[in-house]
Amino acid sequence: MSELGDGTVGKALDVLDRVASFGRPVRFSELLDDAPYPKATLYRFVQTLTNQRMLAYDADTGTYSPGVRLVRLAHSAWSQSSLAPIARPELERLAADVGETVHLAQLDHAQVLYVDKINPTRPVHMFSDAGKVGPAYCTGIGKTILAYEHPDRVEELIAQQSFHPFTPATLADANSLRAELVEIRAQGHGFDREEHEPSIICIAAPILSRQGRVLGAVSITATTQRLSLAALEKLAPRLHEAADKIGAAVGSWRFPDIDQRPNCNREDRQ
Amino acid sequence: MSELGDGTVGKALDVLDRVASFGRPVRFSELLDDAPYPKATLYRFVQTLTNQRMLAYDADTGTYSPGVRLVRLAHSAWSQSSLAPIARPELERLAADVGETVHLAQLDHAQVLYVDKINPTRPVHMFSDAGKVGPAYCTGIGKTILAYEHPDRVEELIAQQSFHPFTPATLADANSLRAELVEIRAQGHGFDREEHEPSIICIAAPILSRQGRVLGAVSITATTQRLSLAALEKLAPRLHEAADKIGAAVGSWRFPDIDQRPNCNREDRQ
DNA sequence: AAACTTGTTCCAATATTTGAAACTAAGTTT
DNA sequence: AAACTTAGTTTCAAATATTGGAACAAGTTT
Repeated sequence: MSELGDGTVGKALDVLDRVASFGRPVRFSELLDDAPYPKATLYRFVQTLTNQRMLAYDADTGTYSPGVRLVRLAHSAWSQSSLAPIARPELERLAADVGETVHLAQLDHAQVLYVDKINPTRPVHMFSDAGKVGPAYCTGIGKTILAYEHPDRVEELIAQQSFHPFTPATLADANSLRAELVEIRAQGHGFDREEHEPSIICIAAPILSRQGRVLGAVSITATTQRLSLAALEKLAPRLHEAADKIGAAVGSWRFPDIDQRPNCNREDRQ
Repeated sequence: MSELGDGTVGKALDVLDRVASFGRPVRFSELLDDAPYPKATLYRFVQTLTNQRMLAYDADTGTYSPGVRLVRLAHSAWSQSSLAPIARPELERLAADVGETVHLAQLDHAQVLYVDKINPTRPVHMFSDAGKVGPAYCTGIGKTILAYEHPDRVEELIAQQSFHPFTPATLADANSLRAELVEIRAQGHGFDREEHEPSIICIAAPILSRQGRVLGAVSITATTQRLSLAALEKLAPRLHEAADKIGAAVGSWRFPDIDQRPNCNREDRQ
């Protein structure tokens, strides 16, 4: 799950990942079954993480869940390291123009990490949408980012894909994926042809930095009931416009200045 | 900043907190000035954290920011450990009924951590709203949670408040705060009387578990231009109704069942 | 009441962390 | 251009924390 070999810290974070990936409060013994650590060792990790509020312990049920300290840290991560704050205005315009759901995602650990989403009809559900992860090899965003990654990196990333066949259309192996990546580079954007979920299709365009590094991707998602792939393709110019503007905004934004020093308390209303 | 004394892991997380609290990309040397670790030690921590994607390193500027792995972990934390997913429907009804901004927050490390927010007029900005922290001693939510905390805990928490005078109305010391907490318990809800920001007022009610433990608080926020404290007080019954319903929902929700095992990949659309 | 299951504590062997100091690589000043 | 900063990286023996087998509770089931 997590890159090991970073000593105690790496192992502790691995334990944290394991708890998070359960998706529900988990007992010590369940964790012990999965994790490659001796009982006493795992016990100490869980204690330390709980003490650090990276895990929350529910005494009533004897279960652990990811702790709220993570929410607070993620706020910083989202606003500083993700494309989301910069991309927001452009995403809103795009969503309004095309009238379909728009996603913004980056790559994290060979998976697609959604950092923002705008649905022109339904209200957005904060963390329940951002922070989600999905497979890279069978989503429009994932494949598009892969297509523009540095060649050295791509093979590494491909090796980490599971190629689980979610639908009949899911790409089955590394070679089909490689072929698709060539095609995506040729046309400048990628599609999801119901490869991850039946009836869900999308078109995605890469967000490139000034130096040409791929930072993430934007996508327009629709259902087959509402739109065809051909109809999505017609939105490509508008999608590219948005992606390019976001790329440009990132470039010109870095860096506002040697702004104020870290002050005692953040300005927050309530 | 962070509870130390958890060995290497605790120190590494402390470094992570320090980076996050800068609120902007930070250089190694800036970190070194602030942090109580020798250069080599801090260097290794930063390397490890970057390697673990808990920090992101920007080679162009030589700066570190909180990493996107946190966003992913926070998604789990938010959906499992926070009140937000359970409280959402009730918050939406409350916001619609009163037509003012509604906040949901919990206590984290003696500070108020906002986990959800609903603004009936403007769209909500995902992580930019959730994950924010604020002082406990001068916000309606903060004081209300303190008022219902276990007496043993309260003194600890009070000792951790900074009593920075944000406005003329900010409570100045522990004693004024203690007096206020008594009053809040007596009337069942707390107010923010422009104590944190001029012209921002609010009323907050505690969310109590079945066992009577305080889990968090809900608040209705307004500006003095739009509403008076007296007007806010008139909303108290509706606010309490919402808070009580959330408390009840938490109690009856735990726990759905011994649901399915952790599966290979989360279901996610794109 | 014996046999499990689950969680917690002990402690000596072991591996990791520690941090002063040395070093490299740029950038500045004299 | 030599001397002097400043920022970041590496080294290594000493100090320290981690490790994990095993023993110990405490509660459940047979």
